[in-house]
Amino acid sequence: MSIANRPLARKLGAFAVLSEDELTVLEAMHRRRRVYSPGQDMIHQGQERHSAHVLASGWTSSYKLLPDGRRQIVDFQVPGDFLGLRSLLFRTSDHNIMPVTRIEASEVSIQDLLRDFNRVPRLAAAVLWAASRDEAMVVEHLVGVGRREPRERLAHFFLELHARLRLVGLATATSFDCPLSQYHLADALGLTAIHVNRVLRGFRETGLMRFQKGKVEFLDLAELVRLAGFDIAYLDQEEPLLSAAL
Amino acid sequence: MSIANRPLARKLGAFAVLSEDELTVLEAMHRRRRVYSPGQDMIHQGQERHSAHVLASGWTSSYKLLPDGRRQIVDFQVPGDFLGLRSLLFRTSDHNIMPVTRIEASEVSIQDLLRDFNRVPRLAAAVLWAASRDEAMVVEHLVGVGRREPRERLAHFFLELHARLRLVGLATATSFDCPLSQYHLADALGLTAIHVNRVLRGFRETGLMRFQKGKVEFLDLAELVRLAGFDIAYLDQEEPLLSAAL
DNA sequence: CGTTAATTTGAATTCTCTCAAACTTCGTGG
DNA sequence: CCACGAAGTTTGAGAGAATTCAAATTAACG
Repeated sequence: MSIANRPLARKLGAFAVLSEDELTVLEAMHRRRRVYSPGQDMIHQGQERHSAHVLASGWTSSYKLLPDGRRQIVDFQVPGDFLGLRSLLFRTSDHNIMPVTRIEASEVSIQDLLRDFNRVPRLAAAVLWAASRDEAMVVEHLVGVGRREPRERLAHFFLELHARLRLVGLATATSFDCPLSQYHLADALGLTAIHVNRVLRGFRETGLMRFQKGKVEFLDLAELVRLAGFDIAYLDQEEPLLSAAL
Repeated sequence: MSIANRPLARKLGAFAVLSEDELTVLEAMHRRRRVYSPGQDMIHQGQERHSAHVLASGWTSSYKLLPDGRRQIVDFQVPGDFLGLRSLLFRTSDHNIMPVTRIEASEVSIQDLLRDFNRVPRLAAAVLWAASRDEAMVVEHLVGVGRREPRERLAHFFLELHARLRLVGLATATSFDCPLSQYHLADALGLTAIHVNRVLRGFRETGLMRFQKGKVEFLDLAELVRLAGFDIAYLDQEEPLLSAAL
C-alpha cells in the first residue's frame, strides 16, 4: 500500500497537508505490526503497563464493564484510528479494547511518539487533533444515548461511521461493510439487541436503510440525515486546516 | 489565596508534585481574570474563534443542543477545571459552555499555553493529564447514561462530583455545596426533571443521601458507593478522601 | 410583596425491556 | 459434504419503568 493511502495518513490529511517527511514518520509507525484476533482483550481495565496502537486494518471496540457484567461500548475504531491514546498518561487503563474482527495493529509507545513529535512537530498537532476528534465523537455519542430516540440514535450512529470510513476510503457514497452484530449496536447505543433489531426492521420496511449480512446500505440518505439531525461539524473533517506551508 | 491552594494547582498536584517555577506559571494563567454571569453562553456551538479558560471560582456546564431544543449536558466544570480545552484544535467549537453560577475565569490562548509548555515542559504533561481525565469523565458519564439505572446514575454522578471537589478542597468528607437544579441533573443524566425528583425523594426517604437547598449530604456513603458501583480509578487521583485542608 | 423559577405530587400513557422461543447463518469436525 | 452446535437474528406477548400531561406547592429574587 502506498504511504499516502494508508488510512492514518488519509485521516490526518484532513487536518493538515502532510509533507514527505511527515508521511515517512507515519509509515514508520506501522513497523511493529501484529495481528490480533477477535474476542480477546488487547488492553483491559486496570492494566498497569499499557501502550497505544495504530489500527491498520479491521475494527476494534473500546468498552467498559460494570461489576454485574453490563457492557457499554464507548466507541469502535476503524483503520487509521489510534487505540488507547487517551489513557497513555494514566497510571492504569480505564477501559478495555477488543478486536471486533481480525485486525492488524502496531504498538506505539509514548517514547516513540515524543521522539517523532520532536522530529516533525506538526505531527504532534495532527495527533492531538485526532485525539480531540475522538473525544468529540464520545461527546456526540453521549448526546445520542442521553437525548436521542432509538431511531435517531441508530441513524446517527451509522451516519457517523459512514463519514469516518469515507474519510479513509473504506466506504462508497451510500454503503460500507460493517462487521458489527446487533449486540454490538445495543451495547454501544444503550439499548437491547431485541430493540435494535426492531428499529432496523423499521428502517428496512420504510426504505430508509438496510443493515444485513455485514453490509450497510443507505437507501434514503437525505431522510436519514434529517431523522438523525446529523451535522458532521463535530468530526472537523471538511478540508485540511493547515496548509503545507505552516 | 496562596498559589499552591488554588484549585488548579491542587488538582494538577494530584498528577505531579509541582515546583515553585511551575506554580508561578500556573499563577500567571490566572492573570486575565474576568467575571461571567449565569445564563449567557461563554462559548457556543459553531463559534469560530474560541479560546480556553481556567475556572477560578463557580461552576459551569458544557452542553450540546439538538435542533428541536433537547439538551444534553456533557459535563459540569468546577474550580480548577479548564473550559474548552478539547476543541482548541478545532476550527469551530462543537459545544456550548454556560456558567451555572457567577464565575471567575481567565482566558488562556493556545499561544500562551505553548509558550508555557516550552518554559516548563512538565506542565504540558500535567495539562494533558487533566485533559485525559476530563475525557475519562465523559466516558464514565456515557457508561452511566447508557447502562446504569437512574438510581445508580444519580448516585454515581454525586459521588464523582464529590471526589472532584474534594481534590480541590471544596467538599467535606460527606457533603458539598451544589448549585445545580434538578433540570441540570435531568439534562446531564438523560432523564426528565420529574423523574430525577422522584429518585431524589427515594434517596431521602431511605436515608441514602439528601440534595436540598444547594447542598448535597451523604448519609450512607458506603451504601451509595455500592449502589453506584463507584470505582474512583478512572479519575486517576489517589486517595481523595485524605486531602485534609478544607 | 409579587412574580418567576424550581420542586413536588398525581394519573395515565407509551415505550422499551424482559422472558420465551423459533429461525437462520456460519464455522467445525466427523 | 453433511451434521452439529454456537452465535446471531427475528418474532411474540406481557410487564414495568420512565415519560407526558396537569397542577399544586414552595423557594428565590428584585
